[in-house]
Amino acid sequence: MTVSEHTGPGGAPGSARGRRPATSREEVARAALDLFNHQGYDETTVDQIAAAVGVSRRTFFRYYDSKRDVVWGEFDAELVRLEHQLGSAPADEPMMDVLRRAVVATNRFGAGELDELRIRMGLISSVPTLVAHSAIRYAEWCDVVARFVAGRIGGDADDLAPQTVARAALGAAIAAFTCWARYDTDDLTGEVDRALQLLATGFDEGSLRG
Amino acid sequence: MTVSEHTGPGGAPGSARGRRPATSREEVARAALDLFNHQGYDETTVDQIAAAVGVSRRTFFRYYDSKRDVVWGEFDAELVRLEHQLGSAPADEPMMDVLRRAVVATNRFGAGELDELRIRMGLISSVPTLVAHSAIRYAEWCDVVARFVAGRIGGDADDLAPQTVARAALGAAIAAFTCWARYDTDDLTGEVDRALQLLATGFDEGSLRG
DNA sequence: CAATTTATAGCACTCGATGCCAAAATGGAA
DNA sequence: TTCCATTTTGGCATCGAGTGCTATAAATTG
Repeated sequence: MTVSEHTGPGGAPGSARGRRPATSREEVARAALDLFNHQGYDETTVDQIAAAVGVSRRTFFRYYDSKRDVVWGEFDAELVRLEHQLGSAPADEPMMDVLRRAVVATNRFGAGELDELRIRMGLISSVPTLVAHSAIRYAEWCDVVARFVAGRIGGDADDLAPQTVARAALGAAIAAFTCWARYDTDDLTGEVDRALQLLATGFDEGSLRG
Repeated sequence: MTVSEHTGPGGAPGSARGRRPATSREEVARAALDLFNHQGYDETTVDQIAAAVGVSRRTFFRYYDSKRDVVWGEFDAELVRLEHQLGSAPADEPMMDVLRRAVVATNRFGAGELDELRIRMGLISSVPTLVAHSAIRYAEWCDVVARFVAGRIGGDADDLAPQTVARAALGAAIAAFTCWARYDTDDLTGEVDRALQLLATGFDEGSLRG
């Protein structure tokens, strides 16, 4: 009675040829986040993560390009969702409304995911190494928004106006996430919505005080 | 006829005791930027920079904490200027006007500095390692703005509103800088002013197209 | 059992960064 | 001049992240 079928830690029962993966991205992420959370990010070495999962150091780097990337999970997938949300909006809906709805929609998480998300965001917004690396990932997010804005107002995505809107929107979203991760408010989408609402008002002091 | 007086590459003729510094932050920065510009940032090792200035690798790290920091020059001084600009504005001037004026004012550079500044900004906005590190330095900038906003509208600098305004303003400023560094417009302050003007209008589509 | 495919382990190496200590260079005092 | 305090430098040893290369283990197919 052979196990077979390659349903190793990876899961996907697809092509079942060759040696089975010894672990999976998810398992590595769990072990790593656990270590980060208990003994700190900088104090955790890649060797420790690898050992915790039971693979070699070299194998860790086949699952994630860098130690930093572990914290970001499946961020790429979220970018795709954002791009789709922005692209499928009615053309007559105001640009900033579309943007706000899309950002809010892509940041709806189930109650089960929130705890881990808070750990991730806490790390991203507090550990210097990760704060730094966040700029790389957020730049991809910015590109998506800038292309959308350029499509709306005309011109190139690299022009001043689309870049300004995209980077400002990013700033608002990060502010919302950071505040949410730090305080105990459970309402992440609410924070995101508020931040982008403020942005769309041009930060008039009446709205800000309200 | 001894030289004495310690007017080594450092300049400051202050306390003239102990061994003279072999170089200065400015000299190191010049040599490093030159290498970065000609053979690329990642392709330049710290050993090469040190050798170009004629000091040991270990000494380089006494002038700059990291290879990345070289590109940022005297950024700390600019933060002080920004804080002062924001603090010394009349209390009845609208918040976003103060912010825009202050950011524009702290980014006025003489014609002689623009070439080097463009190299610096080009590197910061294009080399992944430096894009990443920029988040660290920009976070300090954000703190200054957030404290100013909190002072205006009340509440804590870590609250959602001040954080949102600060990070959005940062985004606008970065957009202006990046566009300026990439194109050949000589009008840096103009770009910054435009970006922050857009921000204050809430990105209404009329202004964006204009 | 052999061939093929896939994943892993391990080694060597580069590079940034840090801690530690000895040595060089300078001014001032005995 | 000689010795001392001070400051900076140089070199070494070390750590940790990340990469390229190669051999090997495990699995399916024929």
